[in-house]
Amino acid sequence: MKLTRKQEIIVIASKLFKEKGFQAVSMRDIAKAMGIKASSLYNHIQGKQEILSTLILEVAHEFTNGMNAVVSETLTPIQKIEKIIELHIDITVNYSEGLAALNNDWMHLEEENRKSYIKMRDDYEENFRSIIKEGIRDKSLTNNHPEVILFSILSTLRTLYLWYQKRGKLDENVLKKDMVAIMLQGIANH
Amino acid sequence: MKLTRKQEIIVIASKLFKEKGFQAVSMRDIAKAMGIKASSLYNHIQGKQEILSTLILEVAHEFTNGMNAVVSETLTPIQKIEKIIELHIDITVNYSEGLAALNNDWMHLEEENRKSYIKMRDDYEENFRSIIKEGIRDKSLTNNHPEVILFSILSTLRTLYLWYQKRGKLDENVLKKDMVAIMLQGIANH
DNA sequence: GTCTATACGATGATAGAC
DNA sequence: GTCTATCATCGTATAGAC
Repeated sequence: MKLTRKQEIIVIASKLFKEKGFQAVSMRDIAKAMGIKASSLYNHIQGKQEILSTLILEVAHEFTNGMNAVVSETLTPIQKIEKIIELHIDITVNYSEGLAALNNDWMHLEEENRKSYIKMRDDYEENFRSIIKEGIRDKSLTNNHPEVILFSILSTLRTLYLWYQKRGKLDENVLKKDMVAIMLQGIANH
Repeated sequence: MKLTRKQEIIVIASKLFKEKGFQAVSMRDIAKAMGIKASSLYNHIQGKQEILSTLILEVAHEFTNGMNAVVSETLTPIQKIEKIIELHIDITVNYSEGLAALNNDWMHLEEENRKSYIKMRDDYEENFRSIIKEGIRDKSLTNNHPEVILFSILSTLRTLYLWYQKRGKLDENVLKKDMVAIMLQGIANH
């Protein structure tokens, strides 16, 4: 699994982006972290934008593909939601830095890439919304406002990356089990 | 309620920060949005840092004061959690832009202010954590990992500002009711 | 693949006129 | 309170030597 020089740059840059944000990291910062000069970076990448778009679009495609897989399966709404929670946890574990860029720096993508990111995000949310509405209709989900349900789950899943590293000792499977339980059953004892 | 020139600057800057992030907004951008030149800003504020720290520390103090009030009351853990949810919704409604800066740009605070922000955030989380542990002990809360409970609730509450504006038609009280219900009882029908 | 040198626009901030 | 003029620095990026 040897990384190309280009991949190395993207890995290192993504860690800096996660810490300080895309705009606060200069090409000189990235170069310094790699032990080379800024001008040398341009032998491997076209520019700073390419790093950002590569990072974000890779993760966005993971979400899109994962959601498409969930939608095409024959499952109850609750089973679909469990699959989506798993999808987010998997992506958090495997693409933590890309996820940070996607969440915080998507607005710094250039026109074309920003448009396709927004399209993917909107489609993703629309699929999720449909699953929730289906669950409310067949009474497997509570009759709360669908948008509030969607937002509550999605906001937790989307910011998991902020928190997963810190308490990294926690086993991935314990996390899955607890998160599914909390979102579906809540935190109050009945 | 006439704003001082300084307050005007902070209000306008905070909107730009929310859209693009602190680092992506220049003093010239802020000045242009106010219809003056960048140099004129310095008659009212010391610099860009002052805008950021004013914004963030104001909101941080709101959280600290609100949490202190909750902790000092004699309430069950569940009642305390309900109060905290209300606190976040109130702050979201009244300090949407400051909240965005606090969430996304706290790392761009200078040394001293960053330290006091982090201290306030850590204290806040520690208070919340204690309430959750108390609830697990007295069996009013489910026996899930306290950190997972803390994170799940907090991540939803912290990113509410992203979502509240978009679907702004939603009444504040409906939102409170639904969010309390979803977090406490979950989204699955029992 | 990396370097040095350099272009050149944008940035935060200040001095001093009005 | 706002302006013009200016500064030093840093930003992304390119050209060409090694």
